[in-house]
Amino acid sequence: MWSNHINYYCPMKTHQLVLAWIENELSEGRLAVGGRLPAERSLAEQLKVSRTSVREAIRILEAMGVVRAGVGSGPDAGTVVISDPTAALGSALRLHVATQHLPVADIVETRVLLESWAVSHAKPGSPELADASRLLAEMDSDDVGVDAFLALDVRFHLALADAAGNAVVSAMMGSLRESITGYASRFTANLPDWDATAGRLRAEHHGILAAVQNNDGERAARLVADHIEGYYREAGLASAGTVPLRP
Amino acid sequence: MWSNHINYYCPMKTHQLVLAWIENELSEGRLAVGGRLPAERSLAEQLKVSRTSVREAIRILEAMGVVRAGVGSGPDAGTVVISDPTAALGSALRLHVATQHLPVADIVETRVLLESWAVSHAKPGSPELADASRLLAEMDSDDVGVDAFLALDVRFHLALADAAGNAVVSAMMGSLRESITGYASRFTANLPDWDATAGRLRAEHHGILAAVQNNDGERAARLVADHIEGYYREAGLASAGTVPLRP
DNA sequence: CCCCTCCTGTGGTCTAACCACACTGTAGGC
DNA sequence: GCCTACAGTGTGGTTAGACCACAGGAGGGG
Repeated sequence: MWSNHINYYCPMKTHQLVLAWIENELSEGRLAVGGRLPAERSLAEQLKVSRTSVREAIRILEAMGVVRAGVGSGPDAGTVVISDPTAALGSALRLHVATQHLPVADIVETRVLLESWAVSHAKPGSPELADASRLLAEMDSDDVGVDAFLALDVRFHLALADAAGNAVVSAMMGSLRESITGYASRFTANLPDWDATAGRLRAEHHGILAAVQNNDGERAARLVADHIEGYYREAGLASAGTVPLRP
Repeated sequence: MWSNHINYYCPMKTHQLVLAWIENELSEGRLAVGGRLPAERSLAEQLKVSRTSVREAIRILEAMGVVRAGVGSGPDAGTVVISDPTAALGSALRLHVATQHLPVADIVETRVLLESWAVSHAKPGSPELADASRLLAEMDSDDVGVDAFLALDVRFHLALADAAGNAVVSAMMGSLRESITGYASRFTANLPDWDATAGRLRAEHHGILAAVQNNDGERAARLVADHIEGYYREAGLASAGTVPLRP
């Protein structure tokens, strides 16, 4: 690389150069969601770096949910720009939970904070609430197993969060859920009586949705906070709920 | 790679294998913050993959703020495990803001939400508040320029957020700030009278800190919301403050 | 005892090659 | 004329091997 031989001070690593170039293209609007990056080999030649460095940059973008790499040829192939902030935040949070520097209790607390804000700001007529209602109907069916119920539960809560119309809150909510998915099954294993819990959760879900649809944001926020904290408390997460939402 | 020749179904890319291995080592506690990863060449041999794939995985972890790579030898060299969730969330948010799929207004709104929660849960005697107080004193000095003032402002708000003691909220606050740092200078350029604004910001800061120290969380939350929304409104971000914190 | 030098091990970068994949156009058979 | 089979082309995925800059440590010479 020329910068190592000529420049006296070039602290930027090669792949960061590529990263900066791509980010600039995005900011300037020359690259937009749905668009395709130049091929790795072309980009390497264009930026005068090796394909290795280009690939490292693309790998980072892929991990951040900014691009999706597809082999082959045709419209779906190549590296195309997407926008999946949830993926980025989710894997980041999951990794830091693994390092045990992000307590699970803090994640739950943050989830309560974000979700109660979301329901208190949800627009009663929004299509996301219709989705939530549909999901609730599915969960009421008797033949859903534990795993299916939990999957629907996740989608229900995400639909609620989406109804507030704040993309950042939605992404953070999704990532928080994703980061503790691994703990969810452990939690349910601790439950003394799943059928009773499921029944209670169903009832609480209906109550929350009703409050949102009645435009009673304050009540919805209180219900959703109790709902989440109650669940984790029952499942044995010691510190959940020790900090009330509104002091 | 053997999986390409023998296995019929191996959708996991090679670098993800490395990623999974490292994440597992973290979860199991065999790797902890401050510890060092095996050298890239050793890890490649151990996992039966190429060094390139190991490097791609490490690059992702580096971008996520999970490790820090250092050349040379000695105690500070090698790839050591750190934990900087703010970096991960920050660059992710910044990139998605660049794709224009995360509106800046949503970021500001989320910041108001998180920060008003944080001040209403801050412990009056916490050391972070002492830091905040010190920063405030520095900002009161007459000889601070605009840039220095803004830098201190960032640290003041982060100190406030840290005082709530929730690592996730702190990390998210920091990342939100980082993701819109590029816009901050543009905002200040729009201000009609910087000296007047700075004076008002100073007064509001003191008011917020006093409320927190008096354990009046509700007042602190209201003040901080007004503080942030007022600033962005004055700087010309149209949609800031259109959604009140407490309906 | 100190300083200088060489050695070793680390990450950083590059090159060249091969693979699997999926579309695309064309040549062939019907 | 139509359809099928196949080689061609371009994409990302992976690997091996080489070289570089860097920083500490071990050894010798002063």
